[in-house]
Amino acid sequence: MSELVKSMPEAAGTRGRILDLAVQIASSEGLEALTIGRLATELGMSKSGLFGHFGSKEGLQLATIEAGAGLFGRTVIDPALHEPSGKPRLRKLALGFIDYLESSVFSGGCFWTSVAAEFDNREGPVRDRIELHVGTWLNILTEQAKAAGADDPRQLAFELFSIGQGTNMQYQLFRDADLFDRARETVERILP
Amino acid sequence: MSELVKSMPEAAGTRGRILDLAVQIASSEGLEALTIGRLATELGMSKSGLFGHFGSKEGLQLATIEAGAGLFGRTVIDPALHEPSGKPRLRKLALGFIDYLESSVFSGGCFWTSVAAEFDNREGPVRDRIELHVGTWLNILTEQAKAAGADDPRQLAFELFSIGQGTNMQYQLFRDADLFDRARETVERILP
DNA sequence: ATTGCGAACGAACGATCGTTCGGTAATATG
DNA sequence: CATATTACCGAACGATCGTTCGTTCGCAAT
Repeated sequence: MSELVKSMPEAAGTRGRILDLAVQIASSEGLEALTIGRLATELGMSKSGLFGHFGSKEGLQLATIEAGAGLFGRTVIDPALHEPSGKPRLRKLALGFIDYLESSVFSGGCFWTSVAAEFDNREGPVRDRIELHVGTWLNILTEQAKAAGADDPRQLAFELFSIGQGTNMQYQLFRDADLFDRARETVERILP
Repeated sequence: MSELVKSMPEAAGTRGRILDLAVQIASSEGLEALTIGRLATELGMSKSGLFGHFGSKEGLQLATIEAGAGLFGRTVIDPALHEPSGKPRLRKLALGFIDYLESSVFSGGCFWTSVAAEFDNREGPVRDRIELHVGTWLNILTEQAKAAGADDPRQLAFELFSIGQGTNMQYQLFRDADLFDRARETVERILP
């Protein structure tokens, strides 16, 4: 791992504690396995007390997505903003993503992979938020690929994005730590 | 799409009809959304009648995975076996996978992506079967990369696998058909 | 001191989950 | 013809789901 990443969870308060757990469950078992009763039990509180913080199951799912987006942003994107725009920042984004997978910020691997696979064929606000956040990640990659002078920025972003997805799926299934170095090798090779 | 792919579903019989639907639901909403009551309703039969074919929910999930594996094999792997081992077969495998995504053999995109994301952090026979089938796919890619004379066959397989995963996730979320050509472009570039 | 409010609780609801059971009709086997 | 097997059904089960309700507690403002 190229650098120690501080991944502070959610802010304080009961709601924050709920979402810290929710985000881990969602990443490893999905947003439907994220049950109100289960959350309440594991946190030692009542279903109705927990429910009140979100108003509905969908409200809980949306809040979990925003919490996941916050943690992803603080872990992967924010550190890259300290690098100058262009190739250094793009490199930091791509390698930071691999570090994010390797350091298991989410116990279930990439948060977005889990929730997107579950909701990409449904409709409604949950799917919309997922699309927006993943779209933002992809847009940042594309912008920085452009700033880095890539011939086809969108193509480069596509490939960097894909390396991340492939690494995540293979690691989650096979637990082969060599994958992270393979991923870094590919990233270094395709950077402009 | 480089070729018309015949993707004959399951064999005849009630069990086959069940699994044809099960496989589509699993690919687009996951193996837990694959409910016995829902399947029975959509197929116009009773829960208990349907249940009898599989003995348990886990039995249904395992049967669905085998049915998905069969369809994947017939769609992606079998056609490539007509190409000579080495680069031609590897190329056919990689491009065939992209065709498989583009032609929506599974309504929810790549069958393995969906079920792996859902179960890769659990334990038990369902997870084991998924790992085995995806591992087989990866091994075939690695063997053919070796036969094609790649410097690092495992690395090439890793990259081809990743392109497929990235294409699937981006297409499922953004429905941008350009992605398939981007994927083919990358495949042609990294083949040895 | 009183009021108001947010947080949390326990109990209950209707719905759905996976599963079991007993029965019926059709088919195959002897 | 008798028998066993298979395919399917309807009814019911306990558990869990998301959700609603009324209540209680503690704290802050008036």
